[in-house]
Amino acid sequence: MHSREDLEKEVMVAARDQGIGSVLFRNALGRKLGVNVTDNECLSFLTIQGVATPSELAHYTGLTTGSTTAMLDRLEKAGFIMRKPNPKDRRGVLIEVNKKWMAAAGPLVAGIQSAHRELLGSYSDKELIVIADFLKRFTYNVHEHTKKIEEDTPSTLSR
Amino acid sequence: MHSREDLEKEVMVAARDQGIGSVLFRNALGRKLGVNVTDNECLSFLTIQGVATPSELAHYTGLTTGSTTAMLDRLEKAGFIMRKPNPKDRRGVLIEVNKKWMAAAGPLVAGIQSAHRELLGSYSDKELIVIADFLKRFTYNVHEHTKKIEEDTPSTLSR
DNA sequence: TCGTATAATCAAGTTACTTGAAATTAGAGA
DNA sequence: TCTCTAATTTCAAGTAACTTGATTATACGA
Repeated sequence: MHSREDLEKEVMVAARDQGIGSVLFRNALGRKLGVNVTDNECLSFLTIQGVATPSELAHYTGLTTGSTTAMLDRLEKAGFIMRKPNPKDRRGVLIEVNKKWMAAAGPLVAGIQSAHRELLGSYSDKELIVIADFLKRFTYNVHEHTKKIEEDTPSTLSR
Repeated sequence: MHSREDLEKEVMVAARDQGIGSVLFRNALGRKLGVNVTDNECLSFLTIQGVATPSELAHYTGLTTGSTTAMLDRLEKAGFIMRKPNPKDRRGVLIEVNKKWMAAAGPLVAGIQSAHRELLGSYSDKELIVIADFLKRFTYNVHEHTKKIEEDTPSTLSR
């Protein structure tokens, strides 16, 4: 019923839809919790990573370091994050998410997390290995080509 | 070597890393092409979807419809998108990406696309079916819980 | 220890965003 | 058909967030 070509396309489309869905989910979460898109992306990154430096957050959010300072001021004032001294570099700080954010976001992500766990439970070990392998290699491609874009000389696109 | 628990966790981590990687890739692309984060997310969505209404773009980007109008004005002025009348609804318009954007972004995404195609080529039909199935069911979860968050009564989180 | 690079912050100016209202059309019900 | 309400987009005024360039402090290589 499915040609090889269709099958490959199906995976590509499914991967893209997944990306779109994730953005929509995070936006819904941010709206619900009353944080703007940028702050929400930052908090979502921190929730996954645990801690990060302002530089890393600037890179992830696509902001300049100046805007990142302002964003962290906002989030700190709101009680969602904490600045801690970086023991490895006295110039910098480490950012941590506070319990206030976890307590607010936790209940909203609990449902999807358990749904994902249930989904994973429906696969055999062998299948999970294939899935993990695919995701890792896919992500590797993304990283490699991100580096390539960042390294290449600036584009000449005129606006 | 791997417990079942480890295996499931590995997939979850891989899925999250993939999401983070995608954001970083899109940001790199936007920086390179000189468009801000919001405009870039919008263009990336349009590139995938082909066409969309301003309302859909507002929802995807997390903007109000007012900001979306301003964003579309920017992108139209820059020559990246086009407003077309919506034949199905004379109140609204349809947004399309112009060749100018495709020509600018195309070369930067060509590499990753062929890398992804090569990656898919390394899997058997059976494996691709598992991967596609996983991605679809994962995305289904995301959609369902996005709806749930949007439907629930507003949060009482005070800032 | 000198010079350069990196991390974060700050202040001034600019850009993008929100809010609330207006214009236009859709769609449902009398 | 004719209202009435809802939906889609736009607009103008005010606010919030972002960029740029400079500053402070520390790291790190020569």
